[in-house]
Amino acid sequence: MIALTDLAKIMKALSDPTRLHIVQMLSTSEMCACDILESFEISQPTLSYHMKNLMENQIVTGRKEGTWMKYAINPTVISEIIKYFQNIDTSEPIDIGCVKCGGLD
Amino acid sequence: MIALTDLAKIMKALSDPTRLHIVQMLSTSEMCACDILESFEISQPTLSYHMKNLMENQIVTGRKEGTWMKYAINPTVISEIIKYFQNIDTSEPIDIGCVKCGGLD
DNA sequence: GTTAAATATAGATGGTTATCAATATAGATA
DNA sequence: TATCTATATTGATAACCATCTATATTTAAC
Repeated sequence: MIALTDLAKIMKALSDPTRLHIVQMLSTSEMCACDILESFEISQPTLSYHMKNLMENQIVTGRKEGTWMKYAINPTVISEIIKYFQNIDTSEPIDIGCVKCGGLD
Repeated sequence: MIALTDLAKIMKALSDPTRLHIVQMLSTSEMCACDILESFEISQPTLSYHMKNLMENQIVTGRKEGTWMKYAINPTVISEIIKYFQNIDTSEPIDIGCVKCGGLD
């Protein structure tokens, strides 16, 4: 199971609307930076900053092809996210009680 | 399907390690603020700030019971998160091409 | 080797966030 | 009513983040 601190970093990476949108775009195909850039109203350095962030958090992979940078989703991380939340979703409630205010009631 | 901007806000709420930990704790049972507080090295106002954030983003629900505040997970949001990432995970790659740099490879 | 194109890095900046101490509010009980 | 307990709000602050412009790097083509 992925560590909580790692997942928090991944969540932070995905908390920016631009980055989340990029991930969604990459879910259907590998894309080069120049094509991604055209979908947004941001500068080239800003996109580069976002892609670096996504790569540092293992959310996307990048490979150089000539002068182009081709980005793709890392499906492993997406699976880890799904697994983590499935685990939360299926956790059976346990009445662990409360020192001061009693159990679940 | 949940809107991208809404999901980004939820991701942001879950990007803080403390809040993510709280969500994990709540996955097994409803808890009062005082009990949650004991698990962390943060002040009471800071916890209150985090719980407000989680509630505003529909990630947890809160109900007052006397002076205590009892928090619980909102399973609907967790399901939405899972659904969103499952959709990304299962997206079939399509060669949409690239104006400047050609197809997928 | 110069030039052009794609991407990355550096530096600056306004906005946001997590945190705390201090205080306020609300509810229970003596 | 006075007081204690649990939680919320306020105000301040240091750290972080997304963005830009300007510049550097890398690669291909001429």
